[in-house]
Amino acid sequence: MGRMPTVEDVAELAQVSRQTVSNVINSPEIVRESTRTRVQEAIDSLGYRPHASARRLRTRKSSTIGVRIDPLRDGISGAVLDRFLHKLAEQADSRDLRVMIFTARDADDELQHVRRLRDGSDVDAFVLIATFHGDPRIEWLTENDVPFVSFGRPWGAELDDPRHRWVDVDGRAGVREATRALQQHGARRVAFIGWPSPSGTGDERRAGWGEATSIPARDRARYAREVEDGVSSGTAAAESLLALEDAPDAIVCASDSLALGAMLAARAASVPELRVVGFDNTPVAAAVGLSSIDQPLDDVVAAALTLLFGDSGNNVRPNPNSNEEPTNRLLVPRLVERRSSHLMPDEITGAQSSGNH
Amino acid sequence: MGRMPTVEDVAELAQVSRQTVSNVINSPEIVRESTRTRVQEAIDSLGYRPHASARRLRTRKSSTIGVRIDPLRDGISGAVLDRFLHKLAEQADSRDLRVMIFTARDADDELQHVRRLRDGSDVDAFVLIATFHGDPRIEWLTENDVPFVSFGRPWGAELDDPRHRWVDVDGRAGVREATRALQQHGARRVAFIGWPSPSGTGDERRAGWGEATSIPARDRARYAREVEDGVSSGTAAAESLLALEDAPDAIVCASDSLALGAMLAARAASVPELRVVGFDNTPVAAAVGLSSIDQPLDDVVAAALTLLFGDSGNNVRPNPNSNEEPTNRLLVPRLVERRSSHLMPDEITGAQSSGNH
DNA sequence: CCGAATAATTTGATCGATCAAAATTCCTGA
DNA sequence: TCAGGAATTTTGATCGATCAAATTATTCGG
Repeated sequence: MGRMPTVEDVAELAQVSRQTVSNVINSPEIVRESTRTRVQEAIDSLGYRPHASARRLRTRKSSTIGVRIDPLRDGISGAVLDRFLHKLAEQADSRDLRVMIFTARDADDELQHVRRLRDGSDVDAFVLIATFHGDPRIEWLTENDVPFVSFGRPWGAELDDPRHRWVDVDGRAGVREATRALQQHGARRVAFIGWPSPSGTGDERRAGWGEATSIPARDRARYAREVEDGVSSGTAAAESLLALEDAPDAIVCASDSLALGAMLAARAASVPELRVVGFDNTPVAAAVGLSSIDQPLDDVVAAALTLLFGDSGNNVRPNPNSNEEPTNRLLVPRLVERRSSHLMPDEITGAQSSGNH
Repeated sequence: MGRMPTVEDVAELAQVSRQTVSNVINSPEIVRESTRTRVQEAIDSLGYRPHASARRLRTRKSSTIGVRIDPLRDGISGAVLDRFLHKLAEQADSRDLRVMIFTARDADDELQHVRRLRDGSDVDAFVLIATFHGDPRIEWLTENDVPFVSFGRPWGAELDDPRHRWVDVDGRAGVREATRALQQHGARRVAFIGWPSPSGTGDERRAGWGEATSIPARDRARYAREVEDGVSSGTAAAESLLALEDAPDAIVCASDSLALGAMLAARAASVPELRVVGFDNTPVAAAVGLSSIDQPLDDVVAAALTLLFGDSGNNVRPNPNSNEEPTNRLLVPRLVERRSSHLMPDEITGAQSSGNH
């Protein structure tokens, strides 16, 4: 494999100077049309491609974003982050941004990596996924002026701190909508299975249920369960709900894992008419016909990139941003209805099983 | 945030030349000890970090590997690639390699990206995941001398072509072991649910079952099903197997999705004693107590990196490699046993439910 | 048809590191 | 004590691009 052509080679072939070649690539509008096409032809004929590192060295920007992918991935729900990552790679590409991944054992380790990648000018900005209560990363990153955006609110901290750009999905609204939908479909007692408090995300989802369920406030505790995420804990929780005197006829869950568990419990207990709704709309949910609350990941990613880089391009916007625009976005999820949230008759009559929002 | 320190700054502080600083970092053994510590102290005190792009420009290597993450991720099994990706990032890090991800619509689009990333010296080598029959990427990459390693055999092509480095897991051996284990646990008729032929991976897995099942050859077709991957098709296939006159008492599946479907079918049909084994040992399998064949991803990744970069370091080994060492590795998976593959009595007597291989 | 203003192109310097080779220092043994 | 060779350190050039400023070409009004 011979040497790759450089600007110099292109310049020579097109009978112009290196800078003009560079201009054709970076600011075509300032080059005369006739020259531009000539240079472009030279570029094409040589198969020239700018050397990424040379460019990054000179421009002092890597046009690369870093993302930590963590090992945990408990249960099915990791799939959301997975989809997020995919969308991120996709949309980054259209802005000519690269995505670099790395792993870390914990938040501190993650910060080590962040520092290394940033100091080495390997990446310009970071995307944090899954923020949590008292997340040390957020403080460190803001203090150290590392550009970043998080998918997840700053739980427990100032929501509108302009130095922290974040995007999140309004789980409360999602669960509220799901609960109402179930009730409109005829459910009389909608229960909830979620995670132990305190859990920012989990508490919000439960709050959404509390706002919409028709169960009187004083009885709500009896109809809510707090368990670790997972299929088997979902099953256990659902069993205990089904054992209640006035058993619920529908359950909204904080995750598809829990919901899948609940479905299994319903089948095992021969209560197929129990309606279940999950959260995250994972592939598994689609596969088993589980209704689920879908996070608009396309929008989440688009918003995240916009907060970091503006409407287009790949220059990191200075932080704090101009006090005009908000530095965060809260997006609304939508319920995807499938068999699991409908009455059996629906299924029998062959009603469509998805998307009729 | 002030300007980052450079070799020059460190050199000045340590009273040496830039090159010595560079040597301390890249070839410490050639620097006198006293000088080395002095320089190291300067590095530490300034928090110096070599500028990645400058280094890449000079050394003409990016120390970066590219991986395509694809959008499909049908069913649960995407989780394997997910874990693979995670391990890859982890082990790459210990060799001081970076991992860059990108997406593509199809194989051709993927090659476009590959070309762009390679020509721009963005990445040195690629990792291909999920090879398939007549995979156009393999030919293109070898023809164009792009260093790569694939997780997956060159289905339908020369296995020992030294220009193609690959790692794969012997699914046939895995399914064979699982089938035998089921029979040792007392199963009399072990059936199989897999994917439609031709599917390299799927056909191998089915062959493993064929080699081990005690069902006579002439009856085997009746006890095997070929369906698209997915929970619901697993359920359907299992139902049809359970409807057989001499219904199987155990089923080995080509994926956890199918296996999960089979478990659901068993519960629905009130045949809880049906033993099921899946493939990939996904988190879902662990969650629902499904026995599954586990791919040794740590070893897969280690082997892949070794094939590309040798035992250590991050210099791409020239291809074809010296005719001494093999350019591929076939690894053996192992069965992780959980409740789903045991007789009910086991469960009742409280036997441990996992890992007692 | 000329000179000012504008457009287009080119030149020289630079980003931050490493390579290759030269220069210096340090040892060793006669 | 000193030559010769090894060990250590320094110097000059370079990787491939873009920035900033200088130069040349073009356009336009009077």
